[in-house]
Order: sequence, then structure tokens, then C-alpha cells
Amino acid sequence: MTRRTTLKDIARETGVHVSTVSRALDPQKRGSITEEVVDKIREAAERLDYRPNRIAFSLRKQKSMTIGVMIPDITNMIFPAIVRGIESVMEPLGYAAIIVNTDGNSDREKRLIETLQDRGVDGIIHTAVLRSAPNIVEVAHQGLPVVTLNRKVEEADIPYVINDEEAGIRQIFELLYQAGHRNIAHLSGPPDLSTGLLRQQAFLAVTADYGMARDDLVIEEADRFEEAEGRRCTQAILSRAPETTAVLCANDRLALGAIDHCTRTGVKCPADISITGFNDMAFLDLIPPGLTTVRIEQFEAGAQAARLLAKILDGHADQVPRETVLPVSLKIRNSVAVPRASKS
Amino acid sequence: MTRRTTLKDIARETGVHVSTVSRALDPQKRGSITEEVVDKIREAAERLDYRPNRIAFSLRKQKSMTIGVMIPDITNMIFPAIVRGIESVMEPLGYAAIIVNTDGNSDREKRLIETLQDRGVDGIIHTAVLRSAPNIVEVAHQGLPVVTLNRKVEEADIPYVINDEEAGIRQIFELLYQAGHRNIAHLSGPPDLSTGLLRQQAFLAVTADYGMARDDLVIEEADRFEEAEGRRCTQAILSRAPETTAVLCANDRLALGAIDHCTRTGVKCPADISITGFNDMAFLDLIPPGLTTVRIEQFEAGAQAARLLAKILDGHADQVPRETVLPVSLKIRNSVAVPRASKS
DNA sequence: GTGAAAGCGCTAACAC
DNA sequence: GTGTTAGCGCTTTCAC
Repeated sequence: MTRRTTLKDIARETGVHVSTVSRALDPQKRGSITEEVVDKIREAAERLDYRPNRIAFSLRKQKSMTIGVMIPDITNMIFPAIVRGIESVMEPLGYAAIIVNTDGNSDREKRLIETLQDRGVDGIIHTAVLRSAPNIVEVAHQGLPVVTLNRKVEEADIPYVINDEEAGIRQIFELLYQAGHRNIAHLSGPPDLSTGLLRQQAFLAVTADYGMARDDLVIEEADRFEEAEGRRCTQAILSRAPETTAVLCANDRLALGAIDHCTRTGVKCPADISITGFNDMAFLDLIPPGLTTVRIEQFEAGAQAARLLAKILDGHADQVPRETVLPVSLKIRNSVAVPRASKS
Repeated sequence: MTRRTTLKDIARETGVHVSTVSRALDPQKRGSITEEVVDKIREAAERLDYRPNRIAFSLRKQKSMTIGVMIPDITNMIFPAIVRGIESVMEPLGYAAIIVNTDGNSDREKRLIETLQDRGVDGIIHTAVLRSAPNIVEVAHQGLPVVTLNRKVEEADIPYVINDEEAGIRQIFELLYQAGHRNIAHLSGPPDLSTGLLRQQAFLAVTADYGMARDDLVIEEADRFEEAEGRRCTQAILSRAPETTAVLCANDRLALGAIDHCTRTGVKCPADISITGFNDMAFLDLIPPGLTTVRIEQFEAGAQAARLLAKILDGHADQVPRETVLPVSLKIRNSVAVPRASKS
């Protein structure tokens, strides 16, 4: 491999000192150098195809221009969009991202955080699903800039970006309610995942607002956000509460499982039962009957988290709000109808 | 931020020279140090929570322990699995990956390659879709280790990993043929994408083997791998060749578009027409009627490319084969049936 | 077996 | 306006 050209090479070539070359090539300090010298240096830099060595820069400046992005699992379809959102603001700023997958494993997460620190990342964007994330809190306390996504951090003063899960649940509940449903069950996500808990809490809040007694509520908690759990919980719901006319699911995959269970057992959606999702994942429109769901802005959430981190890295931590809540919107398709009883 | 402890700190603490500390902490050279000194140093390192500064290491060793991973777009569902495959072999080896999205844009790709070089990556895994990738060839010629995925590189001596697209097309063609289909159209992908071209070439090859005249073939090229193009091309195929009983599509999204077009126009799949896909993307099983397709091993492709790159980085480029072809398999669902004419 | 010194490529404080 | 010097944290050659 042919050695890359360094400042030293340009200095030798132009007959000036390395530091002069460094200054001439730095837009900030170019002013303090004679114009003709600058030109000479720039010409030589161009000719020798000079590219600054960012590793040397990093060592000297104690700034790697790299951030760490921690996600549970990139194959989970919501994260690629988040990653692109982050990239869309960080890349133009000159930052690269090291993306690591925690697999929701706390030990692994801890190791990965250390790896990121060893590599001198300037900050971390942590998109949690697990509710507890003690590791990242510790590192934030050490002074490393951290922004979390999808997760409120109560323990520490870490800025976080979340979707308005509460509003989403509320809106979709009201959609069902206004369609005439009164027996609305909740197919909840795992309560140890932040979205599972938040959405269940929102369900409790909105039902309370509508005067439903907590004891009358039908809530079934899935162990994982997967179709199989959606099927299992739907069966549980319908055998426990056959009067159920609508199932408000904590995410799309659970809802798809719910629909699948109903279809298999001869219960038609939406004719016999209304089912709703959350997230609005890709290809949902192609899956019958067309799931009515809540759309969340993944790309924008990533971009927003990145903007906050960038502000902190820029020394303006004071301008960064502790909480940022992103709006959600309803995506109405065909899985909600007037309940059977009301129809006749 | 509390400064991290360095070798110097440990040296001061233990009363030995930094170089001794460096040696004591290096498993390779530990042998040349008195055992008790090693213990003393290790104890101090532990106590002060020493973590080596990888940036300093990189500058000194001219080795960043970082690789670049270039993909067209992480939101394209096949890439997350590839990325995890790469990670699964590189992470245990101590390498981190910087993942960049080229968006199939050559200028952008060029810039990103420079960024990666500036950051001193030790190698690049390039998962192309575009057939032409002159930029990466140039960089490989400069001596940077490169492995490509999904793309044969004819021009240079770059090792590549590809799926056995030819076998996939052949198998699915034979499935259709043996079901009785003789009027099999090909809904091709864009020929400027490697998969589009390879699959079309495979289609030409297998039809030739089955004695079909090239002039009789019905091939429609999509501009993009998207549902809308699938719809458009299907319409074109059916109006041009109404006798078509099967459409062999270059990927799943085109096939979904094809099915959608047929459904809308009252042509039932598989009763009236058989349709096949390629890739076996997620959630395909939930979309009616269940697309029969070719399954390719994305995770393993990533892992394999990473293994090759690791071998090169380890100085064993000679052990790396130029070509690696990964097997594919049929995934049979419900979108293929005996053609109408044969049924009666 | 350990210390001293040099240097990876860069920036920055200080001279003049 | 430019050169000198020092140093970021580490590894490595060369002494002894």
C-alpha cells in the first residue's frame, strides 16, 4: 500500500514548516497566513492528494468525530429508519457512527459501551427497548454526552426523545370507541420493554378517562412482540372475555398474530372483531384486511436525537431540552368496523 | 469528564517505566517481564480501571481495528441481516464497523470511501447493487483490503461473495415447468443492478436449456425493485402476451406488485396465474396467497464476506478464494399451481 | 528484564 | 506571518 501523504510531505514540498501547512489548510486559521503561501500549500496538497489523518487529529484533539449508536437489533424493522435519521444529521457534520446491537442483553450492552469508550466516541445515542438501562446512566454520569431514544430516563439528567405513545393509544382507543366499541381488550406488549409499559399505561389512562372500571378491563400481556404471542394472547382474551368486540394491540406484529388467530378460528376481522396495531411497519398495506394502526416517525426520531446530541457536542448542552416528544398519527385501513351488536 | 487513566498513570503508580507497563499489559510480550512486576502492574491497571486508548494504538500501529461496510441502504430489508452477519465475525475479533449508505449514488459512494480511508479503516466490505463500482476497484488497487458482496468484480482481483442466483432461478423455473407451465414470462429487475442482470441472464440460460427460442421469451424490465413497477410490468406482460400462465419475478417486491395487479384486474393467483418471487423477505408468509420464492442466506453471506476479509487482514490473503458462491433454496408456498389450460 | 528515546500525524502555545 | 517546541497515548528499537 502506497503511504498516504502527510503534512510533513507538503512542508518538505513547499519549503515551509508543518505547522504552517496545518494552519494554511485549516479554514479557521487560514487568515493568519500570507495568501500566496496558502495558495502554494493548497496547490501542493491538491497535487499530492493530501487527506488529513483523522486518527492523528483525534489523538491530538481528544475528539474522534465518531458517535456510538446503540440499538437492540438492526434487523428489527424500526431501527434502520432510525439509523438513517441519525446519519442524516451526523454525516454532514463530519461524524461517523459505530452501530452496535445489544440484543437486549445487559452484559453485552455493558461490554459494548466499554468498546465505544475505548474507541473514544464523542457521544452515544442509545435507543433502548429495555426499561432499565443502568449501564448507560453510569457512563453519562462520567461525562460522556448521551441521548436516549424511545426511553425516558428518570434516574439521570439524560435528554430523551420519545414518540407520543400516550397520544397514539388515546387516538386509536377513541377511534374504536366512536365506532361503537365498549368491550375493548388490550393486547399489551411485554411490560419490561419501554414501549410495552408506556402503551399499557396509556391504555389504563384513557379507559379511566372514559369511566371504565379498572377491574373490568381485559388486558393480556405478551412475552415478546411477535406474531405467535399475538395469537396466544388473542385466544386468551377471547376465551376469558367472549364479549370482546375490539382488540387494541400494542404493536403491529401482535395485531397480525391476533388477526391470524381470528381468521383461523373463523372470526372475521373486521366484521366480527376490530383489531388495531401500532408502529405502521412496512408492507402492512399488503396484508389483509389492512391494519388500522398508529404511525410513528422513526426517521425523524433518529434525526431529532442526533440534533440534540450534536448540540451537546457543540457545547450547547444548555439549549437541549430534557424531553422531546414526537407526534404520532392515525393510519386508518380496514381492520376496524362497527361492532356486530350495534350493526343490526 | 474525568480523564481516563493512561499507561503513564500506571507507570507513576508502580514506579516503573511506561514501556514496561505497555509490555506487561501485552499478552504477547508479557513473557519478557518479571512475574511480580507484571502482577504489580496488572493490579494497578485494574485498580485504576485502565482501558487502553485505541486511538493512540491506531496511530502508532497504523491499524484502526475498524472496517468500513458499504451498503446501498440499510432500510432495504435484506441488509440488516447482512450487517449482523458481518458483525458476528468481526466483533469477536475486536473490529468495529462503520456502516455507510451509498443510496446507489456513485458520487456519494466515492465521498464515503474517502471518509472511510481518512478514518483509517483496515478494510472494506462492499455490498453493491450497482453493477459498476469503479470507485471501490480503484481503492482496492491502492492496496486497501476489499471484499464485495452480491457482486462479481471482473476488473480487479477482488474476492467476492455472491448467492447462487443462477441456481435459484433455475430451480424456480423448473418448479413452474414441472407444474405444467410453458408460457413463463420473466419480470426482470433493473439490468443495471447486479441481481437484476444476473437473474435475467439465468432466466435466459435456463429457458435456452429447455429449448425455448429466445425470440419467444416474454421479458419485461422493471426500473426499480418496487411493487409499483411489478404492477406496471405485469400489465405490460399480460397485454403483450395474454397466453402467459406464470410470471417468474426477479424479486419478492416485484412479485407482490404482480399479484396485486392481478387481484385488482380479477385474475386470481394461483388459480389463473402462477407468480414467483426471489429473496424470501420477512412477513411474506402473511401476505396472501403466500408467495413461492427463493430463499437466500443473507446473514451467512455477511458472515462469509467478513471471514474472507478477516483472513486478508490477518495476512493470509493467499488463502482467500476469488469467488464464493452461497447456496439458495426453494421456499414453496401457494402462489404456484397447475396452469388453467392443463387443469380441465 | 527494564529504561530511554523516538515517532505515528497532527495541533497549539509560545516565541520572534 | 511563520518557525519552534511540546505533547496527545501508545509501541518499539536500542541500550545496558
